[in-house]
Amino acid sequence: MASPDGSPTAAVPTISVIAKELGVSRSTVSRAFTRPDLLKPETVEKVLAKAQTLGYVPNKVARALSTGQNGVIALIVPDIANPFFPPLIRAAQVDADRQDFCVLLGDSAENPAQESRLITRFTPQVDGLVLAASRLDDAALAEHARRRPVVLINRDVPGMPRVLTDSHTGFMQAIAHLAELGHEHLAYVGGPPGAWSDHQRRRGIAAARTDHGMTLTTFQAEPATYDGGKATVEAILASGATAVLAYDDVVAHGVLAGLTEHGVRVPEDMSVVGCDDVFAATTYPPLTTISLRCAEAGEIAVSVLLDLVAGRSVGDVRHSLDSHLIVRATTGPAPRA
Amino acid sequence: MASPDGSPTAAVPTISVIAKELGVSRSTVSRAFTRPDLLKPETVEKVLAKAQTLGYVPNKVARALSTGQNGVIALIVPDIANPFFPPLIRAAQVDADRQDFCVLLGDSAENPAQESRLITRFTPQVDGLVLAASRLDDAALAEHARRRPVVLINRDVPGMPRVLTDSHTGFMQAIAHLAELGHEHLAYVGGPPGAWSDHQRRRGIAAARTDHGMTLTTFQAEPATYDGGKATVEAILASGATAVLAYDDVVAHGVLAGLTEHGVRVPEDMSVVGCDDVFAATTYPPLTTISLRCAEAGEIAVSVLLDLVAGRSVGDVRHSLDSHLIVRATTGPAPRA
DNA sequence: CATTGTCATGCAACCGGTTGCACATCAAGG
DNA sequence: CCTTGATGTGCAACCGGTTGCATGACAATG
Repeated sequence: MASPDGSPTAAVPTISVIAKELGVSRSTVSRAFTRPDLLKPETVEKVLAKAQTLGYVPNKVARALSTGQNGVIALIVPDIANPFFPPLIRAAQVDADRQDFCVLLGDSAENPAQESRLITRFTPQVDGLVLAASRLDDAALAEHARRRPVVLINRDVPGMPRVLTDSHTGFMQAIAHLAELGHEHLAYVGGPPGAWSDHQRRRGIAAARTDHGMTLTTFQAEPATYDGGKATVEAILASGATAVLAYDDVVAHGVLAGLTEHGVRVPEDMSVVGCDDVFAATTYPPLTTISLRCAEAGEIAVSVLLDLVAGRSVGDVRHSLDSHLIVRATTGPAPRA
Repeated sequence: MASPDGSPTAAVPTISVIAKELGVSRSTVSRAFTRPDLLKPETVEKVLAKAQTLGYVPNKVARALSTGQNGVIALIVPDIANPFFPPLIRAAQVDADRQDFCVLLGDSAENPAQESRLITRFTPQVDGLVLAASRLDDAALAEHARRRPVVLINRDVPGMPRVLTDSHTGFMQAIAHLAELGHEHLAYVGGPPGAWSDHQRRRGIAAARTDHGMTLTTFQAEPATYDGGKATVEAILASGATAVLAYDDVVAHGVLAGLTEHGVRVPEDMSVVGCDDVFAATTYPPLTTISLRCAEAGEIAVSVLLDLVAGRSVGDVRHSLDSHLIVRATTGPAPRA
């Protein structure tokens, strides 16, 4: 019974309780969970049934102490509230859960020092870590990876397992799409300077637009948010661009807002393409954007990590997830100049 | 030394090693870290020095097993990707971290069975739990709370500590705002049937609109998502309402999309009000919405929980966080009929 | 019928700490 | 000089599991 102040008084059941109730030894109960093949099937069933009714669940901490396996992994992201990450986090959690692992979540606030601190704090109590869009330098990453298996998301460090959401195909398609609509002058509104994803986008766009003989002007959303995107609009209009490629959907929405404030209609006067596809299903107007399989990235990263933890994996892992353009309502024919 | 494949192999020193090297008992070493006041100062110094040279660090897992203090709390939400939760999750994580606690994250997929499973699984390895928008019934919640301190968010169970983002004030303001604009017939597009937040909104709206002598028709977004919201539009138009109050911002965006598809202009022909204020800073068009202090809810829940864990808290905790209307671009004067 | 092997289970040690209690030492008080 | 109390350490049990080894029961084999 709970005491009036809500502090718990009921004990969490342990193997000892089950063992006593059933008149078997603790080892038997333990084995019912870890090595059921060693027991008579009916014994296993008996134990599991009892565990069920008592609400017993093996204590990972205790297990960790004797086996050295914690059954916990850490996931560290730069900003939980950035809409790119929640689907990734969810997928990671669900996938880990499926393999009986728990997820410790950390938010580094885009801050390398904070990220390093979290990793150090988590390391002793986890079997491995997934670092999404890490802001640490290669050396620091390698150092942390010496203590526990580490899988990177959207960070390409040779020799470390990594999963990349590759925007290249998507941007190629986007630029082809815009070329077809008659656009000749593009603008790219870039994101965080150091980020792998921004590098990758710049390179991809630069390469693709030359294929179509288009002009490209590059801007920087500072910071890479709604407001940052909005602030670039004046410069974009001055550049004469008729189509904007944004670092991500958040920046794209900022650009949309800025354009509207300036009386520029989308898509009649200006086309806008986002990246990530994180808002499509939840906001209006439907944004033409590049879909980046971010949930899948989380899932794969966890799979790779758990393979590593179990000693199953081999070789240099570099998963590249391709992307594709999704045309919705924010792109249209280039305006007649 | 790390083995060639990068897996960590270095042996970690333990109290036993230090004890043997120093010719003292393990208890003495332990006490040098936990209760140095019980030891002769020079003994403490000797132990710490040895620990230093050996690179010893107390094993948290082992400590957790004997003390029952894990330094970990669990946070379970119905859907990590629902934009209401990420700010809450982040705030919770940051606040926990500040007090040296880690956060285990769980996603119940809006499923009571899954939620119960996660709680049971987490319970042995955490010091307490925060359950956001729990889908469990009161009895099940009470049962779980018997094992570990539990703090609820947006679930009002007397006797259990709870933090509520109260939409009442916000909806009062919204309805007053709409009344002032000349609206006489409202529509409410409701959310998940069992949810506390939906109940609360229905009651608040029903009360407020009678104060202004307005008509109210209620609809149900099934499911409570963008698509669900969009699907209600036809019925809303048939009802003759000139203003829509939505369960949350996601549903509101769905309604916006549906209205546009039907050629209904916002706000000229129809006003729309969201709830949660999770998109305002990241999407366009700026939605008139009700701001619920969701990040604060996460922060407060963690504070209360950690107070409880430390035995600091007393009494019946019921934190109600008020809300307010933020007028942006989706509400306007009622159209002349 | 004795022997051997297999199977299911129990015993007890162990993982790395914490902690109640007992014990030894020593100085102060009677 | 004996008692008392304080002080500093050690012993051993405990947290909740896991696991190598031993044991007992029983069936198959010679």
